[in-house]
Amino acid sequence: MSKPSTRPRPGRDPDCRGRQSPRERVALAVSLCERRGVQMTERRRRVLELLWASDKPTSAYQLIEAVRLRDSRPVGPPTVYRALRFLMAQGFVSRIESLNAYVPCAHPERDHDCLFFICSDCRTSIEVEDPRIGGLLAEDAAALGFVATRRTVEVEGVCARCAEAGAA
Amino acid sequence: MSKPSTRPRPGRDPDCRGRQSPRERVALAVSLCERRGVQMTERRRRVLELLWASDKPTSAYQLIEAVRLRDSRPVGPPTVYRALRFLMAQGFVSRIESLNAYVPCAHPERDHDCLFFICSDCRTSIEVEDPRIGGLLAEDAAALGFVATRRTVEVEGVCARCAEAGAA
DNA sequence: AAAAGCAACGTTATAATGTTTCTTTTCGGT
DNA sequence: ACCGAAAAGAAACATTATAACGTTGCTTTT
Repeated sequence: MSKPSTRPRPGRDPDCRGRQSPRERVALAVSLCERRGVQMTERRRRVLELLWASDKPTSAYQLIEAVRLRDSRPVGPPTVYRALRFLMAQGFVSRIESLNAYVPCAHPERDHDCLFFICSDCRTSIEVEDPRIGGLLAEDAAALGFVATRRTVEVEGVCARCAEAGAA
Repeated sequence: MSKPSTRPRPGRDPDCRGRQSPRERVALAVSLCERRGVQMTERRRRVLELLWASDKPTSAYQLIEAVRLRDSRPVGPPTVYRALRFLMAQGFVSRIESLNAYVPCAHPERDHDCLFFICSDCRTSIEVEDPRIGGLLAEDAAALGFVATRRTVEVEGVCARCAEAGAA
């Protein structure tokens, strides 16, 4: 119910990157699981670690391969898909629909409501919080009598870095 | 006929449905193609017709099957995917990423910028125009130096009709 | 301890979605 | 009629996701 920030924060959330290492991110997720009384199992933790280790959205099959490499043991698609579903339910991971890929979520402790900017060139994604968007969507939903459960907001384009590199 | 409405129009656009029949929709697309100097071929037109004939988002493979039934002739996936790509490029069709499905677009003559409300229950989708969302996304993109090319805004939930039916 | 219950995990197969490659056809312009 | 470009056809392949079923390990009950 808490609301850490009320004003819009367009732009890459400064809290989202750099402040915490992947290790700390995973540790936070583990402690949230304890508090919530759900199990952060070895498999689930491994998938989350691998997502944080990647700097780009990662497909389920890339994760399957990564787990296999890391643990020297084959894991089937259902194992990874189940882990992803759990991690999404807990708010630790988001799915990027337009890429069929997954990203770790930077602030699982807040009831998050992210949008993603996805670079067609370098394939990185930038997670942004802008509560104003959620507000408008809620307003439109209300006008329709529509009860919203999940939002997908994704913007495809070229990131600043790639635009600069391309122009040069 | 450039700008019928400038204010936000949350809610099902009254111009979007009912006012024109599927046949008229297709005819409009055909005339737009002529004006634009691109080819509305038989295959492409058939796919667009079938999309308008459906009241729900339709998957590529459902379209493959529908074309086969309609024309008593097998058509391969590439044919339908190519037609869909063309129709999307012309603004006649939108893809719903979270469903891997396609819907005909109600106003291809405007530079459209739609959002979709998708009912998990009856699987219908409602297309809405709300320019304010595009404005916020543009603002956030600008703050990032991000050059946006395509937006995906989808809200999953339960539509008014299904909510009512469920409550009863 | 034996047995039942339960959640997570493993394994195999397969469904669903999308693309590549290459060939053939169609169609507009000359 | 002929040529070149655009579109369409066909087969195989690649990717993404789930169904169906069984197993493991832990806990609770008896």
